[in-house]
Amino acid sequence: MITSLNDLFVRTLREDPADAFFPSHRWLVRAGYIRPVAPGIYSWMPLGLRVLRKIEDIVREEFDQMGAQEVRFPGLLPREPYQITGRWTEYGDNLFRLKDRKQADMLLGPTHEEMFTLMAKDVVQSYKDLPLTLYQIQTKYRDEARPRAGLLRGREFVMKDSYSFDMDDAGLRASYLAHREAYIRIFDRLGFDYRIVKADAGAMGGSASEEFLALAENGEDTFAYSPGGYAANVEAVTIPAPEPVDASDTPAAQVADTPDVPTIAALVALSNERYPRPDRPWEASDTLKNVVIKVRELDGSSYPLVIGVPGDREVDEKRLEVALAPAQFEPFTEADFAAYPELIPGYIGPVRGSEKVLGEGGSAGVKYLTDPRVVPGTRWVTGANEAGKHVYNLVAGRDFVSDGVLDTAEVRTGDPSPDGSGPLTLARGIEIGHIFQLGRKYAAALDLKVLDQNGKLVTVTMGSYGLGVSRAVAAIAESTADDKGLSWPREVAPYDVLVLATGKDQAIFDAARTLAEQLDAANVAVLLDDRKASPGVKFTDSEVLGIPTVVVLGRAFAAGNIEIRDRATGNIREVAYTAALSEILAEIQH
RNA sequence: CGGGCCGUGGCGCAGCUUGGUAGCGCACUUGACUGGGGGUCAAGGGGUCGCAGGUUCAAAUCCUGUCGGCCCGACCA
Repeated sequence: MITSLNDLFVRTLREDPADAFFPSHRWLVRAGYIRPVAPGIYSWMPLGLRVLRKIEDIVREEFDQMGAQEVRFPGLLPREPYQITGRWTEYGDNLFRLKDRKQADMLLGPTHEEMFTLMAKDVVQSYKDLPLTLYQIQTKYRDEARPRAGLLRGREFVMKDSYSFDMDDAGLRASYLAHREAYIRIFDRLGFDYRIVKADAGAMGGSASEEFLALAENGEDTFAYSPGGYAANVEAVTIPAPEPVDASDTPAAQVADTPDVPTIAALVALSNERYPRPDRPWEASDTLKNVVIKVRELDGSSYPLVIGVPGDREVDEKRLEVALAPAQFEPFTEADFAAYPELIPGYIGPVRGSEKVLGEGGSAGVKYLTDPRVVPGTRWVTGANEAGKHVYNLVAGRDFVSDGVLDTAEVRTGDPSPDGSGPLTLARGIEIGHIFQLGRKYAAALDLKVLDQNGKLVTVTMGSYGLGVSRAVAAIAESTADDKGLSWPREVAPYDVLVLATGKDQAIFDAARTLAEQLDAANVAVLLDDRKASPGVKFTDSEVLGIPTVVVLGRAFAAGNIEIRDRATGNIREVAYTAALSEILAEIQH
């Protein structure tokens, strides 16, 4: 049966929803594809659901093709498996927790490594059962601190998650590569402009991992790439440490008065005024900025940490989060400063005169980690741990030693790349896929072992692979929507063709319906707009809805012609009604 | 966790300062006109003003509490 816009359960909105800032969010709501239910939680309406399903089907096709088998787990899960792997605790506030009537702890699954591992354990007995890849397309729950941007970061979302099980590392690599290829095919079919970047494994654990980022100016993830092909999420960028510097000529460290310099800029200005360098002016990068934070361990305990970074750089919170994981960090409050009188805001440094303050054995008893750029021999201007005083010519290795390296300073365009091929460039993207070589973390924790050819028990090695299906809907919308509305690529469009009748001539409406029926018979997903509405409303709606091909029967019909419009390009061509069917079929072939 | 802003028909908003019959635009219904870019006119339907308590003859409006939403921040030494 032909679906008419008269009957379709949809209502386009004339105005933007007040809380939507991202194009994908705005248009998906305005075009009646989704509706907000609660922050980060959306309902799917018929058009949206059709797009979601099409993406699911593409994922299924490619996964079935690669030999993966589809299963389905519940979203509602018991605590125990997650307790065993530690993630009941590690996931923290991001985990939706609830109790059943017997007061047993339950959770809504954020991802299913544990459950897949346990299912494999029930079935897999020996090497003959491996390799094995299982997948599901299912709703996930994560209680995000700040859901936003509609479907791009929700608290409930649809994800394809899959898991590979192998006997050894070589097998894992093969499974990982097979997934990588499948992802490439899927994202190519979905029409994404994307990059594969090195990623941090985060709370998932394991070693190698890569992210698939759809290029998007307002994407949440920033990645860096080099001319030589290196590409990594900024969270995973490792800064190459410079060579140590010969400091034998550097004068002795000297404490100097620097009153009222709450910022690095003020410190640099004052230094150039009062203590000019003979060779060149002082710059922010000559200073060593010491940032205090409070590290919160999983067990709830906390300790202060000072991070020394070049003064022209900020500590990147995301990089810090990743570097400290699974521990978290909090700002150092006034009360915290009160508990550590050695730490004077604005004047913190590793030493006071010749006396060690930070680091192991320091008088403040505070752990001190420094940026990789703080190599032996580098000289710095930094706080002297005394109000109104900084110390000059403080040389790393000679005058102070930190407790270790912490690479958390912001990454910038122009920074040297780890592969040595030239400067890094930064760009942004939306994470649409993430693949991990997990290794044996979950198999070991949950005791997934199989017999090898020699009859010996071997712990299985696993990979875990996520693909955001509902996020992909938004990410596609994000990159294809224009100022008129959505504009779907054919592969995912809810309908292939919208047949639109204008005017009041019943013959036109009859012809439109006939054409729609012919298209339907030719297996084309067709939507008919035969509403008794003004043409402006219909044209506008056709653009808001984003159906790739719009066929208009109206003015030109008197001469026996129809229009075929391409939503994406705006191209319009007129063809004879008698040739309409074949012309449209030809149009939607490519 | 802190700060700011906001909760009024399905959507977007005004009204609150100065308490007195709850409004506007869109959407929706009916009719007429119109019929290639959200058209015009007329008549309609639809709201416990987030929730609870208080002040008052009277509360969307003032007070207290509470719940929820949006944005920003969290160190920059």
